[in-house]
Amino acid sequence: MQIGEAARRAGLTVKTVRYYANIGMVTPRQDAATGYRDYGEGDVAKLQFVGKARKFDFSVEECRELLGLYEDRNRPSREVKALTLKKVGEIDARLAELQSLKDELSGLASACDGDHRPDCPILNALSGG
Amino acid sequence: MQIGEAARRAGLTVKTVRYYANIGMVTPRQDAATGYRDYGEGDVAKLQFVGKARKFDFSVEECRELLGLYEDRNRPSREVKALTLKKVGEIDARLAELQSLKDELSGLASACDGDHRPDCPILNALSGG
DNA sequence: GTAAGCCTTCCCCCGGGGGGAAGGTAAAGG
DNA sequence: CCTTTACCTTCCCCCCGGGGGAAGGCTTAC
Repeated sequence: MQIGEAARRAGLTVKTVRYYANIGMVTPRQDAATGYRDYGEGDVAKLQFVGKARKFDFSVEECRELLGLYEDRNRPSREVKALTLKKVGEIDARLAELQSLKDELSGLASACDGDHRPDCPILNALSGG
Repeated sequence: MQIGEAARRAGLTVKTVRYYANIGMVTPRQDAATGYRDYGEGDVAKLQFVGKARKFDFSVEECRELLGLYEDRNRPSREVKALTLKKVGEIDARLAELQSLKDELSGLASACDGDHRPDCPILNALSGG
């Protein structure tokens, strides 16, 4: 099938699918007559797989790695689990960072009157030592 | 003072400080003789202010806005508070998103044996409908 | 004289594509 | 048969927030 239908079936944009072909992530056959990319069912499955992994916050490089494991029917599940746990750890770190950021900011916001007067603890905090 | 010392005192890199000058965020005077950027105390204060606001996850554009409020000695604190609360809301949304991502991923990871066998619920989830 | 340490502008790089131009192709409608 | 529409292709520039480094100019110190 052509790239448009493959993209629709994978829930991705044509641009994205073409990008994945360019970086060698999901490489379809090429129609000799038209020069168009020619996607098969397996390609669509891979595109869907990558689309979901991206939603799970895996980077394109990590998707490439997961895709390699996905295609290797004999890979040990250990490797997939390790990659997943690493990602969970990263998400945890980012969660902690965002949480402390939020705490500081909401502390400042609640200390600020938020009226017409110019005095503002938020700006004082940003400008002070 | 020259850009190097201004950067050191603000805790930023020279590249970053030059970038802020280029985008019109913190614009120093220019030494007529050498053509070098010439930073004053006020400029350093602004650079420090921006540096802290960036750490609080404000975008460069938001920093520009905050800086405008910071320089306006008569601004109402209301505006600063509104910007801060908007940012807190964005952080909240991102926190929820990351949390649900983490839940899904750790659920998958705990369902995966993680041994030498190829069966893996994680990959199944990524490839399945 | 020359080496070190400043400074300047200039251009390419990252991720992950989006937007759109210019040009080829195929099918359907009038 | 001609035109419109809907595909497809490659190509290049754009976003953010700078980082890396080249090429070149200026002092200052040894």
